[in-house]
Amino acid sequence: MLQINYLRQHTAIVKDGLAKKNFPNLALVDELLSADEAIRKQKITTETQQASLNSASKEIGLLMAKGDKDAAEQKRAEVAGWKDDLAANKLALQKLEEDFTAMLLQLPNLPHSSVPNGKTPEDNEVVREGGTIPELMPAAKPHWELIKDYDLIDFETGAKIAGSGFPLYKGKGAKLQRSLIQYFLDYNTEAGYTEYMPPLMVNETTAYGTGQLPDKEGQMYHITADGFYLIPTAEVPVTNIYANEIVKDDALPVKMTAYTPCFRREAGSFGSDVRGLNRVHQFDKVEIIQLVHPAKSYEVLEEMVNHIERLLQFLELPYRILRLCGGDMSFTSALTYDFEVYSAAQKKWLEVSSVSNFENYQTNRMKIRYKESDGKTQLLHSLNGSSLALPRIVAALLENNQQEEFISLPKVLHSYFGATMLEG
RNA sequence: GGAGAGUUGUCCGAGUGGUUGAAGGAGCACGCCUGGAAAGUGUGUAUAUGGGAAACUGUAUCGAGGGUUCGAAUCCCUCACUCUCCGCCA
Repeated sequence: MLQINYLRQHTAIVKDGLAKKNFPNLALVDELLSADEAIRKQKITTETQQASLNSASKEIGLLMAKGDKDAAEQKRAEVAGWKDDLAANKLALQKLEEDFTAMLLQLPNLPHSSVPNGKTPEDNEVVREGGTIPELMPAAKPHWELIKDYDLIDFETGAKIAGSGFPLYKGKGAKLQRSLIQYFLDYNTEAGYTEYMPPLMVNETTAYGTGQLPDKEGQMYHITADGFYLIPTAEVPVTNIYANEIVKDDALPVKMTAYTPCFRREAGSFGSDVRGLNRVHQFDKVEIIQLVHPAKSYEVLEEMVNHIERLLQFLELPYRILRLCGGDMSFTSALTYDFEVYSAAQKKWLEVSSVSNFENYQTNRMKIRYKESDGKTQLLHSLNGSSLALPRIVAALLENNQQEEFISLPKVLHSYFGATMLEG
């Protein structure tokens, strides 16, 4: 969440930023500022009262120690009357603070200056493209047909076991998943990321920390009996590893990677883009996450973009990198690059990775800090990116590499998969 | 699931109602000592937030949240977590 000090000092910048993100309720900023004012006033009243109560209590203690019972008794009688008033003030303060926090949580992160103006995906800016779009044979098929032909995934049985959108990977289809996960993790750890295997369920506090709560409950599966949420991405448990910590200098930058299944309800999504692997409720993803010094976060963002770009090059997939416009960015992000690969049989671009700098929006919620050389504690910046989400990568690999009798695989996967191609 | 024991600062650890934000030790930082280092020795060393130009100072925090009290790390309640034993189990 945003920091109130920043709102106080840079009100105009905040409003401009919110406008760029198409935030509709700019008046909220002024409401917040006056609520903040009211809190501080109330605090002074309440704490002054508390201070006199505290010092009176101390006096009573001293009188008792001296054995002056009468004086202590007299003081106690005097002080007892203060309590109701103080309690009322405390309650009022608490209410003010709760309302304030609820409002502050409604404000999204501010966009970086390089974020393009715009409202819809059409306004995103193509930063660069790479790879070559293959010329497919006339009889080329979309991946959901190839999946059937080569018996890689059984969607029907997955639906029988759980529901639609829960793929049942099978045989070489399952092995391909495992090979990709293994390759991605190796690629990340070689670049200095530490591998984690986190819990796949998180509690409410953790979901709140990365910004899934409040507000996005509907997108996560909720285990109501125990109060857990199934993770929608490894970002949630892994970023929270450092929640409420002051990270030591020599631990920076923190570079973490994790493979996890991701669970998404995708409530309300419909239409043609849900076919095959394009949109599912459970999918595999390898994530990279960094916690870095604020001065370095944009440099690190570029480094992460390059890291993922190389991965797509190794996979020999045609890709493009987009800088998302203000209206298409996520609530918590300050700058996001999306990676899309071209799925040659569907003839469309599929999002396979999203790399974002959250600056201190997440770390402010989680209180992930470091100590400045002058001894002051400051918030770190958090970043993350998918490297990569599997389903659409698989879709593109299958479609783009299909031949009459087989589907070839990129060289990097040969040793992991134990073969150079998929055969029917 | 049942029974019991715990949770205190960076770490260890004392503390069962009154100057306790918290003894003592370790660690760390700075200084003294030393040719240099070690040892020794002195000082300092939590977080958040309000007020203040600053010096400084108020408030809160001893797993979390409530309660009793003039006053709670200490008493009561609820919850979470850790450990031990039993049960169940991959």
